[in-house]
Amino acid sequence: MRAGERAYATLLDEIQSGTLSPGMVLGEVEQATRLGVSRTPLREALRRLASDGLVVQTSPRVTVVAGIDVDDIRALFELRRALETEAARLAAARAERRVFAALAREFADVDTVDADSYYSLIARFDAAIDNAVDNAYLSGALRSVRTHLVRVRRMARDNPQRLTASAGEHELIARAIAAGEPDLAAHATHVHLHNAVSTILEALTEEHS
Amino acid sequence: MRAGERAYATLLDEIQSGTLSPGMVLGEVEQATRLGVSRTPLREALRRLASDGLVVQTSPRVTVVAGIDVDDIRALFELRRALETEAARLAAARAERRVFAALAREFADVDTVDADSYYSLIARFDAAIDNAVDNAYLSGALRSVRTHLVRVRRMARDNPQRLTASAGEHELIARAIAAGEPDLAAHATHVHLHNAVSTILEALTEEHS
DNA sequence: ACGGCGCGTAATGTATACACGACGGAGGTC
DNA sequence: GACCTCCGTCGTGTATACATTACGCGCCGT
Repeated sequence: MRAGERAYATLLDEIQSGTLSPGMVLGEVEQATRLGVSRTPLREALRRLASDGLVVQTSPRVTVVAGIDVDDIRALFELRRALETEAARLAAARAERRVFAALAREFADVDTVDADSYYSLIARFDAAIDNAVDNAYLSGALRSVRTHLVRVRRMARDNPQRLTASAGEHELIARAIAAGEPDLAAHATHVHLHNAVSTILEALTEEHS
Repeated sequence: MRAGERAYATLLDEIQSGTLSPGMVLGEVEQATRLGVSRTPLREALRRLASDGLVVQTSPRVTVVAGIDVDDIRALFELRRALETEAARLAAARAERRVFAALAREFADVDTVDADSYYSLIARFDAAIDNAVDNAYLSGALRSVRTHLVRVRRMARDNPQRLTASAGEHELIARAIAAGEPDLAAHATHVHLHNAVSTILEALTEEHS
């Protein structure tokens, strides 16, 4: 793998996992040394992260890890709602029904509260949507949203009962897509995202108090 | 201005204007020499263009200007519809009414068929939407769509009567936002985009025959 | 004659050297 | 004593030199 790719992947993971916290300064020389690459590929990694919106240049000389506040989360979910409701609508019109029928069954069978395996199921669901929608522009926009979403999920660790509810909501969405009902798929997605962001914002305001 | 920025801006303009046509190979050394910068900033420019989707790496060694076909246009407009209907909806809830009332009047007053000045009005309308929506994530996604849209507009030069119709559609959208009617703004945007993409696709299929 | 392997070349990936600009500290002056 | 200015230093922007890798061509073997 190329050095620039490695540096990007490493920094991305560290930012998403919180190892590098918001506000932390990322100097070229410092990070290049730490990651064992030279400044050229590291610069490439930093620029990619900046265009992703995960780091920001606060001054012409200093790049810091971007923070996420409540307003960012609201804004992110506005975009996510626009993209995912449309994606669900298109998927309902185009998807192979069996794929989503199978996914609906998997969501119905979720009983463990293991967040990691649940998120991995979500990832497969997202991939199935991307595949069904078959739209590179839309998938690209969704990829960007999901990149940020990882950090949001980390900030507000979902509670087990929210995960259970989420599984039920996803089951409905998957069933709607499998049944070829665009409106239902879109509206179920809207509802799901409303519930998700409400839970997250509640968890955060609690935490602050 | 930084060399990498200049190189990016120049290449972006040349790709959007068609000076660099789809399929054209962009070698690092060749382009660096032509643009009078060294390979390092040029590589940065190429990577940004690649992440924008304006160039693609066909093999590990050759970067070419991306093409746009009819399916791409359909896909682009699906994303555009998702983003702009939501943006119009949010703008209707948030915008300063006077701004959009003034824009509605400008659209009503359009009578010249000068495409350049019309597109400049569109650009101000887009900026007003971005400003009203106040959502960096959504604006970022829209910026990407608009980048590609420039090329699509060039491919299918709008005819004067379509521009007149477009002005009317925009007037309605602006009035809906000024009136604070989210549903009307969203649906009028949906209609506008439907008409826009239909015209473009018709123009292209004619051209091919 | 066709296919595979190996070498040469060319282009990209990476490292480093150089240059410019900005920030901070210290010294001088008012 | 405080403020302004100048110089030093650090960090990034760019260029270039070096390493690496992939592709093509030719040769050899089958």
